[in-house]
Amino acid sequence: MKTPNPARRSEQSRRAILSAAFDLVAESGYAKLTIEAIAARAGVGKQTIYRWWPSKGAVFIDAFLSKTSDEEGSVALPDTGDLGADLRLTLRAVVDEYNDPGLDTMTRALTIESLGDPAINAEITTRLLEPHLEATRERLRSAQRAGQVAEDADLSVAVELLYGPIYHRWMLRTAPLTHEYADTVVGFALRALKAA
Amino acid sequence: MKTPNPARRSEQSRRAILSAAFDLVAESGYAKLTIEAIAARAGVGKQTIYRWWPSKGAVFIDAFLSKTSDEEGSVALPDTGDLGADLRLTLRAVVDEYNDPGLDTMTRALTIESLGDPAINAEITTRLLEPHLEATRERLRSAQRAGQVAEDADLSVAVELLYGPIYHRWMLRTAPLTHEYADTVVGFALRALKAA
Amino acid sequence: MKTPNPARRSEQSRRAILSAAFDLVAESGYAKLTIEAIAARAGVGKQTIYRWWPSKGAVFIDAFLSKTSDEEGSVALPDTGDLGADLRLTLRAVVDEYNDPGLDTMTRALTIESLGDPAINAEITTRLLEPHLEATRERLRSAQRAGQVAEDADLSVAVELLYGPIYHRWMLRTAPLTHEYADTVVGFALRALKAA
Amino acid sequence: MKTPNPARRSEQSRRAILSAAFDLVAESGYAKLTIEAIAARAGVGKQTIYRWWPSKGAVFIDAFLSKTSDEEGSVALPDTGDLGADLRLTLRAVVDEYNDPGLDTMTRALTIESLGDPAINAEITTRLLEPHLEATRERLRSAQRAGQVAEDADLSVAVELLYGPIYHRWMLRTAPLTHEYADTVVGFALRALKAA
DNA sequence: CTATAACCGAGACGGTACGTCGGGTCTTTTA
DNA sequence: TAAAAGACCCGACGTACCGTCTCGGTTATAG
Repeated sequence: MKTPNPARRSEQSRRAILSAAFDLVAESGYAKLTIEAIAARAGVGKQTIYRWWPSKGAVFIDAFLSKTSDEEGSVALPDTGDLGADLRLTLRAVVDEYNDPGLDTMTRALTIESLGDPAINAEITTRLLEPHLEATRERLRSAQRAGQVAEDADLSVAVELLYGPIYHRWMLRTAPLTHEYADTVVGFALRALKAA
Repeated sequence: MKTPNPARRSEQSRRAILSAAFDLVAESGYAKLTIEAIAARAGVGKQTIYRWWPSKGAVFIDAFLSKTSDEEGSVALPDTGDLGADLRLTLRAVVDEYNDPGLDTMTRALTIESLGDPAINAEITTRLLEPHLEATRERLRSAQRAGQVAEDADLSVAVELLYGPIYHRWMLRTAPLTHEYADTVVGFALRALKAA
Repeated sequence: MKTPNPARRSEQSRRAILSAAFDLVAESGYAKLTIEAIAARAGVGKQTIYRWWPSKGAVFIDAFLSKTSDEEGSVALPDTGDLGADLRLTLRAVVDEYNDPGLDTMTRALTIESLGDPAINAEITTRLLEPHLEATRERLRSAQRAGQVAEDADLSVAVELLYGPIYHRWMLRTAPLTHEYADTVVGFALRALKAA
Repeated sequence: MKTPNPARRSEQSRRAILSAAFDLVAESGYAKLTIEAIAARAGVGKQTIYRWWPSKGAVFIDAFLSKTSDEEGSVALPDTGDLGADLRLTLRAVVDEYNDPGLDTMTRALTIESLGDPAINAEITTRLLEPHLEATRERLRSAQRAGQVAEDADLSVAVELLYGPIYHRWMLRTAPLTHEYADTVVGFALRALKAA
């Protein structure tokens, strides 16, 4: 087993590969993504891909993450003091993201990869999902301090009360995801969480 | 376009194909499932598969459904009058199913197929998911009549309040699925839904 | 190891493959011959080649043999009674063949294959070379009966006395192959073989 | 086009490369020889090989020649006055060389290279073959002076009368190469060449 | 009670993509 | 500034499956 020397890695090729992978998925969907197509589009030898990534899934995840890492960091929820308003704003934004055809394609591709490999799942969860959940938890903690949320409420479950229904509806396509739906979910959650 | 005559279809081959598909997924995972392997294992010509199914995903779904169709029908929730107890019982059972390694593998395979093709998604949703959701809705309706649930509560959202968090946690593997978790979810849901 | 069923073999593909292989060698030389190019030129899947031949060398030999098998059979030497004249005619013809650029390319390609694999060497020797040697031996036997060749002469060596020098000069390119050269070789051979 | 400065060439690397090339052919045959393997075995960068040799064939030829150049020079045939005895001795030695498995492998490898490239062929012929032919011609010239060989005999052809049959039999593997065979060839040649 | 059409097992076919090997070039670091 | 190291682009390798297409052979209605 040869372990290549990262110091000699071509930054230009790396970028071209990630770009190509991302664009190809956007154009034709993840199911039709092939290593050969990535290499061809990137103007790169296949070996250069195999040298640095174990699978096309890994390439795509890197591609996705490097596209989104720019906006990372600013995941804090608004905190106006009005918990309901803040959550409605947040969940409406989430709904909008799920409804964006481009993001929808990408997220479903990511999900397929996650399903097949727990390691990839952990990677994605840690880097993409967890920050958002933590930000939401933080907002709820703030509300807890303000006495708007029961002191003994399990906030890890609370965030799932908010995102779970939306995720369920998006994944299983049981019904359209609308702003009204987001509002309804927030309404239920507030009643479930509010101090007695 | 040839439309084969279902009357002449070999029941023996059909069964062998579904059996082979199911077993192969159980043994090596859905990602490694191939039409050729199914045909070989079933002692069947490839054409016989292509004649009756449009894709390997369709074969697998049929295989899965025919395995589970035996227990179908009895999807009604218990109705003891104690809504909380009935829901806890139900959600604990759901959690147990998700924790079963065999079912976990199969359900994730099914999910991969759903993600790639909305038609398959619809099929699965209609045949597997919807009956359970409807049964749950029916139990909530009964509770509504008994005044335990607010009259104006949207029951379609209500069921997602119950199943969404569990689904979210199972899919994204953010934390273990336990009976306590099921109980907590039910607790939140009851508070959210109860009549004012 | 799967042994394919020759009864189902596509005669059309077989011919297209042999034709393509032959033409490609004629155009670009044996060193540049690839299985992929043969498949592409023949309009055939690579697997169809790998199914029926173990290597590109084997394909090429088949191609060469099928091109030349038409004229096979008529390998008898002339027998006018004048041994010298008959041999001169024959060796001049051999020299002409070696001097033909197309045949030269093909024969050198064949030789490269022979050198690498004794099995291929045996195949080529038996099917192409041996008939000519035998025909020559037969002519010498006739001359022996006519008292023009020593009774105790070893005819197997005698034919090598005729073809060996020409082959040596062709292979090693030490000097041009001419009709005069052929005549000189025949002259020496006649003196070596003639009855005492 | 870079022309490297031979003065700065590393003699140690040169020797390691030739040694590696020679040994690799001895171990696995010429067909499996690769530049990468030579470089790895020699502990040398690939570029060092490409800098000084145009192809793997050139490397191998150099390797072969440097192995055999030690014994070069002493290519004169014995001249005891008995032409037959001297030639028999010489051709028996040639036969022994051809029968040596190590030399056989090397010589066939050399021949493959020669076939593909006339320039290499010329190089090999000039450096390895021609000296032997000339030595043999010289011995025949001596015999000519002694009246044992016809004055008008073409000695260039005469040597091919000796080596041609042996080369033919070795290359085409039509029959085993033995001392008796060498003697028979010499016998025929003497009759062909002797003064009238 | 055939005969004739369909499904069936088998598997060859033209293809696409795989993951690997090696070719020859180029760049970085060391001596 | 040659050499070692090795990443790079590229082309071909031989394999796995794809989905289509014949092949007999074996039912199972329809004349």
